[in-house]
Amino acid sequence: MTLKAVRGFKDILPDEAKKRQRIEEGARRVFASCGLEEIRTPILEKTEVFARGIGEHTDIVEKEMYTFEDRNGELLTLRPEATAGILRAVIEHKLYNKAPVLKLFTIGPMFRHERPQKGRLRQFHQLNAEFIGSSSPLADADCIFLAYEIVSMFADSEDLILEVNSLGCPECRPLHRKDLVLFLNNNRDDLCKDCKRRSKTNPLRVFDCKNEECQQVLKFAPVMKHYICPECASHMGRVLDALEAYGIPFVQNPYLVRGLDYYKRTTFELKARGLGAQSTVAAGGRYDGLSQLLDGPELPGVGMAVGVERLLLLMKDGAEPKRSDLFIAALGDEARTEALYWLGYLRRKGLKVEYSLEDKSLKSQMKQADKAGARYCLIVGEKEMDEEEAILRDMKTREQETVDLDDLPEILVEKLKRDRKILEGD
RNA sequence: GUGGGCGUAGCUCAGUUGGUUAGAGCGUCGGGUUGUGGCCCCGGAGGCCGAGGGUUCAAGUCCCUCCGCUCACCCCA
Repeated sequence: MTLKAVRGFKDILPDEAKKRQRIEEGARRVFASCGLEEIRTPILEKTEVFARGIGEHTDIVEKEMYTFEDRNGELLTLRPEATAGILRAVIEHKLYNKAPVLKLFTIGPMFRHERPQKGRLRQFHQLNAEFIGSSSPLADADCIFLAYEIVSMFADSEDLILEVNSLGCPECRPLHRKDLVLFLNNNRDDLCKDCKRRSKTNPLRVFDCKNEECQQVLKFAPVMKHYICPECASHMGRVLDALEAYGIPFVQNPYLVRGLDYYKRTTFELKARGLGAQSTVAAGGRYDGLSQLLDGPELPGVGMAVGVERLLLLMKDGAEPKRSDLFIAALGDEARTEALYWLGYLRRKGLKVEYSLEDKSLKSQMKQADKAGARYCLIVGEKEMDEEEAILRDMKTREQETVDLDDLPEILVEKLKRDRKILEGD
């Protein structure tokens, strides 16, 4: 077989690239409207950044990272998520001294060695936002606002469900965890194999179990709600109030858990119908304390990520038709040379002008003009060259007129201006 | 890592109980006015039928192995 792209890595072909551009442009508008600035960090980081940031015992770090030694024997990793790298950059450049609160976004590829399936690739792309330096619940709400706004630009809001939860803090979370582990151990015999394993590795995950019997048992399990400290409770309350004020519908899900160790307090997932098993299109949460894990100062933070591929899955397809202002059909070498002059001239004026790279018959050039979605077609042959004129054809009305070559720019600009208001600066 | 489904032109797919030169639609290119697009008509190019092995006089069709894609578990955006 011929060479193929690596498993889980996909080529983004022109039609899809167009959709992604729309997503990115939309996201940038929303980010800007909330006052975020762009940051771009390297795709490659020292493995340590993720091992310490995300947590040694998470699935991501234990078995999903693209990690390798470079030629100097240094352990490097293709970023599996954005937050750890951004925080590393913030700490390294002491950005936190520039402003009390940093509002940053980034857009780019992430890498995780998982088994590909619907909505899950090994190279995937995220729209990422981070509020660093604020412990205000309003920052949490703004993050959720961003996720919700961006996703609902492209997806039917009927299909969206926002789930919110608080994981508590280092004060109250351990109490719940301890009791939960105790409970799970006492009911060990009634749990499925996976839950037995989970109760050791990541006890909160048992709540995700789809097994009926496990769910029966879990009905009586200790719930975080009863352990949450007053500070965390009030924080959560203020986040929810802010969401109400923003007019964003949500449900509370006390069992919502995150896969990364660094999350504290607020956590959320925006789920969508129609995505299959990977139903989360955006997610995020608060990560106070992550900075210290990376040797930084105490810096509270909250962030979110939108999965671009999953958003793509939610978008109605329907490629927009091609459009261009003019197609120049030239016949003969002399006419071609003349065409190049006009091509350069009109393109520099900002018009979209196309022509045939190959020496083709007029008929086939006309077909090409049609496919290019040309509004007008300029026909220049030997006859026209001799008279220093050309035929300008309106592709919509099929009307043609003979124009003097020197008048061509004015005539075209006039016509196109009338058509649409494309050419302000002219 | 584990399981299910599927691999036939660029794309979507037909291919009868194994039987001779493997088909269609769309797309692509050309022709129907030796200088005029869309619709229509005609024609061309394009397939080691995922790869390797086996059964058979005969394999796209049956069997085995591998590879790939896909969905799900797991996990997550």
